[in-house]
Amino acid sequence: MTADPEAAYLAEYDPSRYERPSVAVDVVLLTLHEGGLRVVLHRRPALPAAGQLALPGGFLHLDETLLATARRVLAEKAGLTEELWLEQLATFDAPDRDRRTRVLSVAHLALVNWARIRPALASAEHAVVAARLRGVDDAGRALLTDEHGAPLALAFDHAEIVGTAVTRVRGKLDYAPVEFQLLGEEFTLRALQEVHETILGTRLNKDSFRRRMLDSGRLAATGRREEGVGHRPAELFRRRGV
Amino acid sequence: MTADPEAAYLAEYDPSRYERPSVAVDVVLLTLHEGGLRVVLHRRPALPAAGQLALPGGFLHLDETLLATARRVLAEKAGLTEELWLEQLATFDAPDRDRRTRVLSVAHLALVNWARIRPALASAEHAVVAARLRGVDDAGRALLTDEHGAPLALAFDHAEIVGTAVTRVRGKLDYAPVEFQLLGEEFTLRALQEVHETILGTRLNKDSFRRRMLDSGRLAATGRREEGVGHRPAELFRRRGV
DNA sequence: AAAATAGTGTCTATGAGACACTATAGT
DNA sequence: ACTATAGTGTCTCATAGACACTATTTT
Repeated sequence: MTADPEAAYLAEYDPSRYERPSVAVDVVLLTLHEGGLRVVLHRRPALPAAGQLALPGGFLHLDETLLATARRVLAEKAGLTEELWLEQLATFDAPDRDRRTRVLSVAHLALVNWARIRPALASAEHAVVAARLRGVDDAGRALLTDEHGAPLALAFDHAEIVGTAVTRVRGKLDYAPVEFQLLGEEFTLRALQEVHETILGTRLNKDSFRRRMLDSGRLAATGRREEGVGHRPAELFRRRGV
Repeated sequence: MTADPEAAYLAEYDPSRYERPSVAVDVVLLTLHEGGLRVVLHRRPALPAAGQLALPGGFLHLDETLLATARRVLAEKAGLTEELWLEQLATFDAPDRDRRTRVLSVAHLALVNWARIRPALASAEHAVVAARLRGVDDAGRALLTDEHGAPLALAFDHAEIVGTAVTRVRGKLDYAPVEFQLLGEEFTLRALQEVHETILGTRLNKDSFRRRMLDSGRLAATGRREEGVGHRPAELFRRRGV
């Protein structure tokens, strides 16, 4: 036995005396496909909200970090076992956001090159779709459509979570090199510009974009060029310094 | 009875079947005093970590939003009942960050003018201090000292939380008008510049700072001037719009 | 050769830093 | 009158947009 009051207190501490919320992790996985931003969703196979589209998500286990939960739900709900770039986004806490009980969601943001996840998405066992992201409305909710432009509704407050993710990515673009997560190893300056334009939803000036990127020191020229493009081929670049 | 499977599922849902973490809210309240950035701390009166300095914090109640919890802990732990500017910062989840049990902390950031909280801090019943913020180390932890420059240690992972808060405020400065929370209703351009310099920890160019601020449209001239300053008095401005 | 995009060079507009100069308070 | 800071005007430099022009590939 010890006379340390801190140790004695810890030994007697009973967390069940206090009310605790459930804590979930939802992942907004963004990618680029056919010139547009996409978000990976799955159709919920079970209650609650069965049959509705939702973000891959699941409850935190007590021996897991939030990032580990995020990686686990991507594997379980979307079949994605790739090592993806992931960061915490925000915690959503509206008391009525889940009808079961009080559930906080610590939303995470992930970015990935389409080619890296296409095989996993194609295997239909998880009923996963990559919905088109059409923008963010005045209330901060994402506007999503299917392949034909028909609006898609999301379960829970997931449209709000996706909206927050899009806003975050746009803001990060000019101080963090997030765009490289969406590209392959090698890319042309035009492809890099198209990534920026797609994320921002605006057109950028070609000349100053070239200068900014080349002057930034974040690009390393490979000396090789793209092939088979019907016009003068552009030089291929890699991200410099990981 | 209803045949709706969703309603039946919800009626039978038992959250206690799943393990849940405790969820706390910690508030990083920053202010400016004597030319330096300060963070409001209190000395913990009870176990765990009794006697150590910590952020005002407390457990989320299930009928509360996170912001409501943040306001409540500021009142309970620091005696601050003022209506403060508050926003969510990030959720801290290291499994060993609290020795009692798994505790997630949804940290919040608050900014306030020193004059608004000085009276509450002066009433010593909450053992509250405004520690000097000396910067952020390479690991992202805040460096704090007392009035005499002696380093202060914080309980739990609170130095990391404060470090994250400082980094966030610095980043917000050039796209959100956070600096006005730290000033009184009326202020001179010099005072505004000193707020920016204190937050950023750097010196700014006077001429271009003036131009930037006046051109930004965020300032409204009052036509009045400061008084009793021993030199030409500067014009007083207010924040425009809101 | 035509079409299409890559890539270079240069002019211009804008914003930041530097600095000189004038203005106005207290002492 | 002196000191200290407010505030204005202007020059220079760096960066972004605009545009003309050359280069290199496929068809």
